[in-house]
Amino acid sequence: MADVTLRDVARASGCSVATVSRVLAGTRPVGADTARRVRAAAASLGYRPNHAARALRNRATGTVGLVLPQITNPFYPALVRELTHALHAEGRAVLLADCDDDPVAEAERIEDLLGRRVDALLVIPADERRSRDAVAAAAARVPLVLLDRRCGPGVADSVAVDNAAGMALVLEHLAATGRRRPCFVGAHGTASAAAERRAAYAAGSGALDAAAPERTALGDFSVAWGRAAVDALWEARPDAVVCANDLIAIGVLQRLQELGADVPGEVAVTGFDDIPMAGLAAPGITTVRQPVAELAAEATRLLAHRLGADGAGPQRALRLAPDLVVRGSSAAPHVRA
Amino acid sequence: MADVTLRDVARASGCSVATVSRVLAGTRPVGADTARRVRAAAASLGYRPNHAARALRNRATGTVGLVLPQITNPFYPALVRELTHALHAEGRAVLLADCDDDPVAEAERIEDLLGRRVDALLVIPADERRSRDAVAAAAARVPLVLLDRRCGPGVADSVAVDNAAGMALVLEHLAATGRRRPCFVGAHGTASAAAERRAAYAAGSGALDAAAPERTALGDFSVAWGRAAVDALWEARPDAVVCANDLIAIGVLQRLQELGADVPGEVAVTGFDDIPMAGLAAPGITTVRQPVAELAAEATRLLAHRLGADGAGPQRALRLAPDLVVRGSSAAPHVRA
DNA sequence: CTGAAAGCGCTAACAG
DNA sequence: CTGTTAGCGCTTTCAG
Repeated sequence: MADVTLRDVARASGCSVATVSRVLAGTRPVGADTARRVRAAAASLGYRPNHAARALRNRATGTVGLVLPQITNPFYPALVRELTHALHAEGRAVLLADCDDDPVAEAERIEDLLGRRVDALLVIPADERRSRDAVAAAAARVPLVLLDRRCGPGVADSVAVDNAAGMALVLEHLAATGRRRPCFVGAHGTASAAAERRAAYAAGSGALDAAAPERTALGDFSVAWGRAAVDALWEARPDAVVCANDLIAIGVLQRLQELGADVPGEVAVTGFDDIPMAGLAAPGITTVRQPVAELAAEATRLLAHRLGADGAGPQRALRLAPDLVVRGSSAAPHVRA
Repeated sequence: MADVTLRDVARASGCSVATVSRVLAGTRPVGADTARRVRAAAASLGYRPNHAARALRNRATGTVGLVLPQITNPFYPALVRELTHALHAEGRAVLLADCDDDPVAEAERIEDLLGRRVDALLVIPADERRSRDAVAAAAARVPLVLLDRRCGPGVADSVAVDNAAGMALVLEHLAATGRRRPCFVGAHGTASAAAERRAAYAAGSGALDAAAPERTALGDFSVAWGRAAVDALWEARPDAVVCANDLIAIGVLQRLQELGADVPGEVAVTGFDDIPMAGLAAPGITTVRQPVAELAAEATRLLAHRLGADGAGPQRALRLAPDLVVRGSSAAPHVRA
């Protein structure tokens, strides 16, 4: 089943390859009658354009690379879904690269994608600092948008959730439902999710209780750390545990329940991201829902802009406001009592 | 920053493009001295081969398409991770397509990938029946391996977990820990996960209790169904609820706990797949762990074989045996009593 | 409006 | 061992 080429279609429709190309690409006006003949011939032969040839000629592959730290991070599948859908809708294909949280592997994957002539790159950097060089080098060669995380200022366009706004929503909600002794279980590091959420808690929790900003424990973004943090913080008897992400919150909730604490009667627990597990815990975990579809839409819009004719312009850093999803883990204490 | 081509390297190293090509591709013997000069020139100019040109010439893009129903299905991220790693290790790139569980979208994505001249396709079909035509058509054009699910006999090579073996492990474990009144919460449909697990329960549970095969409720693979099923089955007071996947098991566990049942003291709960949430439930859910890394390795091996020189041979259907992961949800009753 | 022809960057005969 | 040459399939001047 030899592939059908433009020449075959040209022969079958009795005109030149140039004409066929013009008809099929709609590049230039073509006689209505010729056009019909060409289309008929193409259809009957089952012609399919060869993207490789097109890419060579046009210097554009219609492909974007999506580089992410770990597809198994439960927050990413939803993002990947929205991104691929948005890009497919524009006729682009997505080359996926998982880096296993390793900046070295990340640099290799980015190199490979550039070699494959992706038109643009969407990157969720693995590490705030160690991803920087590879990302900056790539951004010098193709349009690049940073997603979810950044890697230092001035590297590339970026789109992410407004972590401060999200944390503020949590604190407001806790205040409104009568909590007065919050504590925070966060993560070390300078990545935006860690640093910004930490800072927002520090800035906002003082309104509930002057000592609240100090009731903070830092570890990593894991269930195990959430469990461990409870053992450090519970003796201070907080009435709310604000967690930097949902995995931590799941660990916190589990450990509190093991210790016999009443959630939410005695203590509320909140997360961040709204991964699927957050809704499945019992009670469901109140959390900050990232606007995943919008993040994806904005990222692709930014890319499309950079790929367009007037793609110049200053670097952009976009922050999208999240929503609060209230579930059982933070139900007002008196409702339950 | 004009791209550096073979010609530039040839000029810089004082030899022909053919020679440069041979050095860089290692296709044919080349003088050691020339080779060194070429490599030096390539490095200093920052030469990067143009994959599009190569693809056009070689009629191979070094790319495989990965088509899956829903990346947000919690079992797939781990599989995608292993697949991309395995393929990257062979120097291939992965074009990802998410179909949103829609066979029509799936057919479109497959068409697009074929147009982009993927060398091969890895497909997790969305629907046993309605995916069949598109998959069969694609399989006629490029090597194609079906993963996790099949879509009718004789369509293409396939790799999947041995569902019957997994279910047998569960039943053996329940028998060994003294359970005698199991019931089954499964899913309708003819997809392998649904049908084979259902059949294996029907075949194996009779050994525990002659009436066991009849204590079966069928819905879909969701948490909501798991919850609903409990309301239908609990009055029969089974001492074990065997679920067709982990999502169902999570729903079952939640609902049982809400009804005040003691898990595992009074009733055991088991799942299938070992998605991350299974380990995070409280108690952890005993489940059948799919050999994800091996599934990915076998699938890529099969593809590599088909892409190789001697890629002919009969169609292959490979079944991999899973492991049982015992967690708290099925701890022996007397241990707890 | 249409055709002829020149490549995009690379590889593989085919000669030397 | 190395250079010359002819395309892979497509788009795009440039003529007509």
